Amino acid sequence: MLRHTYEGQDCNLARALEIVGERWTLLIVRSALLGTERFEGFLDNLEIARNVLANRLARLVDHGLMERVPYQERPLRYAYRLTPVGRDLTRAVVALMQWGDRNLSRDEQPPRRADHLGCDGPVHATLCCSRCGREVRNEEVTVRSVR
Amino acid sequence: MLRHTYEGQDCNLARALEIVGERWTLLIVRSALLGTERFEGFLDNLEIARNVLANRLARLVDHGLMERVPYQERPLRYAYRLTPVGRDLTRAVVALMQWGDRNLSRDEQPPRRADHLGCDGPVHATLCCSRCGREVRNEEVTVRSVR
DNA sequence: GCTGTTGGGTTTCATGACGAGACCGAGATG
DNA sequence: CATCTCGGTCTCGTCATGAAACCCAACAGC
Repeated sequence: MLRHTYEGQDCNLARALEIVGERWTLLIVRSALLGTERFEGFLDNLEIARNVLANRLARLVDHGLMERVPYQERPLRYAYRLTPVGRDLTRAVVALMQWGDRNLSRDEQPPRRADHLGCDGPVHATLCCSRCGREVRNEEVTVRSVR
Repeated sequence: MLRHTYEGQDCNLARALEIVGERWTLLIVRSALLGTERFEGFLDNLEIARNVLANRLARLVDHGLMERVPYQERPLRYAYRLTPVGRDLTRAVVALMQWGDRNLSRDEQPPRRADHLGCDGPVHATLCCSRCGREVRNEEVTVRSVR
């Protein structure tokens, strides 16, 4: 939980970051996108403290990005699965990951890729103009306040 | 500065988050995309503490996302401008902001929009398949480890 | 020449989130 | 009956954060 909220902002980036901007949260989402479902699973592939993981998962469930479903009774055990809201972060996660690929990578081959199911081609994050339908480069975009 | 790095991860999302995942950093980038350039400017439109802002700007400059350029001598004053590396975060910022628009917004009209310069249509973040060229929905994408 | 203001910071200090590691409890396994 | 697995909670030290005070150089006004 963040100490001070961004609530004065009237900005959905700020609101998004209140949930997803905490340390570890986006890595948990990425792990879930890769298929991890269980508490110990997340512990194994992120080097996160157990208490922090418990806290983040609870917050993700509270905000509706994940759901906690029993995957067995006796002993009762839970899996954490992304909801459609959580899965909707794919664009943002891929965009950020590929920014890292382009600008921070030490080696040529990025360690993780997003692929198109079926066609199996590599997927990349882009900006697209809803009017003219074209792919838009960074320099061709402005961010504006509407209000 | 984060206390514990994500370095065991071999993941460019993790590396990206070490720079851009700190509290405030992405909001500073958004503010810069909206045109803010000066220290007092960032102070005005984010409710951030001065020391934290100084720290974040220094880190952004260190990592090459922003540059500190004098905009006047006598008295010497500096502006902070996004470099191409910083501007390359546009995709990710827009993706996250629009995730917020879709999933967290209280009102219909999102407070900020990305627009296509020239054509002036609204821009949205998408995933695009490099092979078949089509726009890819969230459910049609898998993230995979290559190594 | 004194006072105040503007811009861009640094210093000081408290507080609370984070991280490590121990502990816990229910059921399975040997 | 002891031990292991899974999914947590508890305790405690430490460090990043946030608020506020302070600093300094260059003016501007009187």
